[in-house]
Amino acid sequence: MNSEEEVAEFVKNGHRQYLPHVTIDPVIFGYHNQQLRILLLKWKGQNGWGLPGGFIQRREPLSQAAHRILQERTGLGNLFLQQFHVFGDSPYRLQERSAHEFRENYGIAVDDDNWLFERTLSIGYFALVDYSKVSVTTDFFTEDYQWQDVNDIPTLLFDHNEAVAKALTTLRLQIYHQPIGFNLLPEKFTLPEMHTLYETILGKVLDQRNFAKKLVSLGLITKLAEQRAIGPHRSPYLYQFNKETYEEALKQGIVHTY
Amino acid sequence: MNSEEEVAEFVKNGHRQYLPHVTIDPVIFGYHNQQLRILLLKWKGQNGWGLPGGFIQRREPLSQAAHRILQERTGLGNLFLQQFHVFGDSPYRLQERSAHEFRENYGIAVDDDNWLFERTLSIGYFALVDYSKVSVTTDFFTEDYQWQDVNDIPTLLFDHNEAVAKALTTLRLQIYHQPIGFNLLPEKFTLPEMHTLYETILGKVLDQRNFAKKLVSLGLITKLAEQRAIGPHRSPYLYQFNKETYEEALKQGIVHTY
DNA sequence: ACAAAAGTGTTGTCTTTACACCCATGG
DNA sequence: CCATGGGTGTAAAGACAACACTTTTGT
Repeated sequence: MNSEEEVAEFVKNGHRQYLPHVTIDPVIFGYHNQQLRILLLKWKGQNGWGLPGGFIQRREPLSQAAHRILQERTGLGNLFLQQFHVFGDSPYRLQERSAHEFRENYGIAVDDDNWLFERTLSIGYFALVDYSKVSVTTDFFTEDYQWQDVNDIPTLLFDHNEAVAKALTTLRLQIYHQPIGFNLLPEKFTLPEMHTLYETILGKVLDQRNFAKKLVSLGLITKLAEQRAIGPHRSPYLYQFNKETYEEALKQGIVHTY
Repeated sequence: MNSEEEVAEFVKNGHRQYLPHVTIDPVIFGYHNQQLRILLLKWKGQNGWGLPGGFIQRREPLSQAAHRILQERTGLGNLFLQQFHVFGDSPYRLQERSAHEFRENYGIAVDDDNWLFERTLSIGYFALVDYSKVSVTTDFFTEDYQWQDVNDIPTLLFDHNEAVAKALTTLRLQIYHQPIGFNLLPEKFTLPEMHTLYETILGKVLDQRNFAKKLVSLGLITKLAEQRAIGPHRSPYLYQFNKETYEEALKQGIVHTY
């Protein structure tokens, strides 16, 4: 949705195509330079940053809508994507929004009772993506994007700080029970990369040897013959994660402490 | 909502009071006679059983709506209640509903484009209640209720079997990490009761001595001076659960295996 | 040769599991 | 006094935590 005509049509008739009162607002996690980051968009006119978001089409399955919204924004399909909470309690989620503000921000004519401004609940999804594969698309409503370290999130628009905080808590809890960290790395990775990733996510130091032992003993990773050159240092081996064991572990739940 | 006038008003103007497109459908777990049971309602006209449900008021916080719906149905406030999933994928959740059927079932005049029949997403909550304290209220749409063993759930209306299955999976997983079983028992309980409860929920045998040791070592229960008379057998001691430790454990997450 | 990062085993401690007999109660 | 269920401890096995030196690489 980029041209002003498309947007005007969306504003006027979007309620025929989309379900009002509900949005999907994904928290997209990526990992880069030893930082866990989330994708933020700069909303035009609002002069502030927030999460991506989108509506559900009238006849579209919910999870398909979530995937579509992520696909449109990151170019990626088939990624790790999971519902984590419905937000409908904060003051922002109780109000109608202001049509007046919208007119000012985007210069588009709109009635006060337009569907866009009714109260919406937000279905929070979080996604784990391979940072290096993402190419972000902006649209009419968003003029810029950035990947922001989760330890350094500014005040966001709407109730999005709450969503980010909850997504992060969920991720940290879940990573103790399911080996989902893999989704943040490329297909081939080194043990030290994985190790640092987990330390970054959990925000604490993990014993190098015990960490490796655990992953190997769980059968989650397979050592490859290849090594990676990393400058004037010993070359680490590359690993792949083991899809079958992973699927099993996802279902069963693991108890690990790393 | 009991009289036909109230219902007619709800059908006609409910969309002014309630958010369309979203319902809350709670799975209410109780424990009785060594069975884990859920509360099912018989929907009038539909000739089948389903979960309770309700709409969210336009300006009502989401979690408050969930509590209100449970309060209306069970008479209980302040119970353990937790979001677990939003359902919006199954064929039933993609369709509009049939106004024709509604007219036949309830004998109430309604237009085909009435708000009630648009596609709705269902926000699944599950509740853990003290069975002995519940008094169920039926209304115009529901003519009967029953507590049904979770191992013996019939085919339910709509997509409610899916919701029950997911609620049960969530409960079983969660009970490994948070000591939520307490919510299903009265304030004072015996160790054997707790033990059987956990065996029932998890569907497997748990070592009697190890189970007790674990609960005590976690500091979750406190032995009382009282005992309970249980017929021609040794009288078991009563226990209380320890609210502070419990709250802490809820937040932190526990790893226990029982 | 040096600096920087990777790789690799062992031991003590704690947690978990497996297991059986005596005790209390009411009829 | 008998039938039924409640209460209680110990030992072996397994999991976890703590810990440091050698190897590899590029410059």
